[in-house]
Amino acid sequence: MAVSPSSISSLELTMSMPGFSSSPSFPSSEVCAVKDLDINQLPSGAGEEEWITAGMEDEEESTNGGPPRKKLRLSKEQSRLLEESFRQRHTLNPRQKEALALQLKLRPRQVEVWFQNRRARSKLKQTEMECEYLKRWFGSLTEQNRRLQREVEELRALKVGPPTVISPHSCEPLPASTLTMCPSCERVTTTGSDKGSTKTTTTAEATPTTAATLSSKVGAPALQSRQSSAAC
DNA sequence: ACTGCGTGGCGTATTACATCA
DNA sequence: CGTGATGTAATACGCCACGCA
Repeated sequence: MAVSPSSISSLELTMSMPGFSSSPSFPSSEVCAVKDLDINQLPSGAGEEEWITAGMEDEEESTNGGPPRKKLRLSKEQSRLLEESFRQRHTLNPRQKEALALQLKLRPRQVEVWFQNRRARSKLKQTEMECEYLKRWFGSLTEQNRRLQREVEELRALKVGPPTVISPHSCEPLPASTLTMCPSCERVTTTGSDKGSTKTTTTAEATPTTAATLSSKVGAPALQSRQSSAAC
């Protein structure tokens, strides 16, 4: 079960900046007026039903200091517009923020907070997906490791009665069946008793998709260098 | 050119509240 | 109806970049 990296990056929303055409130009005085609104003050024109008081009937300063914390539930339309805006860009410049706030009948601060939280959620989701992906990778590698271990055991079991084989390098006698591993490419090479026959297994060959996916996804420098030295 | 300061934006952790099973 | 889990708006705080004197 290979998870392609695209499935993760697909979470990344496009960051193209087509320009915020809907942003009107504000007179500076108007912008200031919006900016100076109190965070917990009801924006003019906002639907009263969208504001929920936190069980404190007193909307003014509470006795323990600080105003009662109200929590706004964004309407579906507001959420939809914010999401749409977030798809276009993950951050807003002040003008875009103002425009969006005006459009949504929210305070700029609320729009800003929404984008902050949205970015955080997005990142969290991506992290979770990556975590899931790495878990699967780990499972796949574990399974692969198990298989290779079994293979090694099997090959070791084949090692019966060692007739002498002359090493081509050192010209010295070698056991007929030996397992060697190339340090650079980690190919496991067995020289069996049937002279000249070799069996080679590489991790990359075992699960090509996984290896390719991993190296591209996680960077996996070790894997990449391993594959590049496949000429060995 | 360097430095200190104020400001604004952002990321992150946390809190507080609403909603639902 | 009370309660715990979950989602999310809002807050707090620290860091960084930038402009300015």
